[in-house]
Amino acid sequence: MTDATVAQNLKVACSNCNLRELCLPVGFSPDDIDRLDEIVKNRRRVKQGDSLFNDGDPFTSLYAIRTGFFKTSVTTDDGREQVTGFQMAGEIVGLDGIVNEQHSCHAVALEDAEVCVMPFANVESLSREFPVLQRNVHKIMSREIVRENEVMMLLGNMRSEERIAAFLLNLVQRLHTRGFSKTELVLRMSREEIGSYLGMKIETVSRTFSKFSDLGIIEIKQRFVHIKDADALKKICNPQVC
Amino acid sequence: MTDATVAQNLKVACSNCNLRELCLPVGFSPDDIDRLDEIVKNRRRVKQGDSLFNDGDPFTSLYAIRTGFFKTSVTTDDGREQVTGFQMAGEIVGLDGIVNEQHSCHAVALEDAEVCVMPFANVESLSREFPVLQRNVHKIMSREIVRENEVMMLLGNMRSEERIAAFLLNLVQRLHTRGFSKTELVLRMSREEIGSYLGMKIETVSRTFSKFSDLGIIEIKQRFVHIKDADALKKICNPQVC
DNA sequence: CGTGGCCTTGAATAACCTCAATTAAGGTGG
DNA sequence: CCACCTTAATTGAGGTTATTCAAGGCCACG
Repeated sequence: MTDATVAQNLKVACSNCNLRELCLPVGFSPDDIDRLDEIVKNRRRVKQGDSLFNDGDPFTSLYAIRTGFFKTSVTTDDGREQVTGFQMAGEIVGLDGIVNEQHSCHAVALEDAEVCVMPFANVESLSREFPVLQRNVHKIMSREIVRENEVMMLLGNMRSEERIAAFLLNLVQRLHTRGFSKTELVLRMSREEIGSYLGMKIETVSRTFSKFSDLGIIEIKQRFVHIKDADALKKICNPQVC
Repeated sequence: MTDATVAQNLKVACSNCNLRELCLPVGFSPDDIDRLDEIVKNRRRVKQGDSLFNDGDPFTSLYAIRTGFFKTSVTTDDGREQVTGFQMAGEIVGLDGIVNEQHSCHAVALEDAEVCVMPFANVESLSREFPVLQRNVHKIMSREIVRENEVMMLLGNMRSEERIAAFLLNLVQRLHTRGFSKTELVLRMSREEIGSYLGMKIETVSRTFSKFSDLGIIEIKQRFVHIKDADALKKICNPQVC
């Protein structure tokens, strides 16, 4: 269950990156694939708890996560934090910075992480050259918009049990795509961060986990979760099926 | 307060569109500006209550709103609707469709509307040719991501009075950008749609409006709103100032 | 072995929702 | 033009959900 399987020794090159199919387009011609390596300037390590970027930082680059786990969040003037997402290997952060040429959210590593730094100027110039890359960039941004639409549904329409169920299913599904278990996961974030993301207080998060545990739907011990009855979780998300 | 001032007789051409500075990049060279007109294939009228596109429709185009007012929404399997945004002249809808080549939300006209149909293939090919247009497309998508981050803050962290206050300020600010009043507006959406967007029930929306009215912050008669004390609304959004 | 951070649990409270009744507005047909 | 009908919005009373406040437990770490 560690990410050690993903973290391997690789030079800074997309062409032989094991995450390429997650963060870059498929169908690149063999002749052009070397050009793709220009997109990444360098790698950057971020220690657990450190920021990749902060609200207000000038925007220069997008970041592709190689290893580790991030949260992004926005903050109000009066200090309230809203976690806007959790990102794992193969996902892209930093898109918020494009519009005003400065970031409007924070990105913090929830475990030691490594990212590929992609200067946005490189992304744009290569995109003009390679339509398949251009399309990929557009898809990544569109995917983020669609994801946020789903979160709005979660926050606006669902009750706390539905939110937690949807959250767990989403996490485990994404981990499964990356070769991890379909039924077991380790939460990289605190209850507080889960609550912030899902619009609930830490106590409500805890109570909901306990309830699912009592019902035999999950086993939970600290940050380790075993999903014993995924169908039950799905039913909680889609109550009309009952 | 009608949109008649905005709706004028114009041929299908961005180069002389009075909304150009809202939806297209500035700084286009005079030589190239005619090429820009290629981006719009045609115009399309959408009657009040009709869909511009539906969840599941194949994605072909982005739409720039010329006149009228739209809502976008997503729906769960069990029929719950979450309004994800309200869009007015100069704003772009359809970005959700890029990632899966089909739309994942509905766009419905809340009043008779006209949109410029921009086939996405045109957008992409012209973007490769004109970096300033490419940058503009990226900014539009990034802006939408940032906007949704703000909505997540609204839904996840704010109480109902704050949501309504933020909603009114946001609407009137956008209308003001378009030459309308800073203090008066007509709500194009029902209480139900406001509630769906803000994650509250219709009764709570209504009560909150009534409360603001009783406090002398706004005057409200059906869908007409007069903001009498914008500072009070701002204070409600940012309680730390008190 | 003690300390601090994170998590859990309980009881009381507040916010919002549900249900129900009433009022207001807009549209239709006589 | 008015009466009627339908839909939208408001208001009240009571219930539910989630929050707040408070106490205690569990680990990890020095």
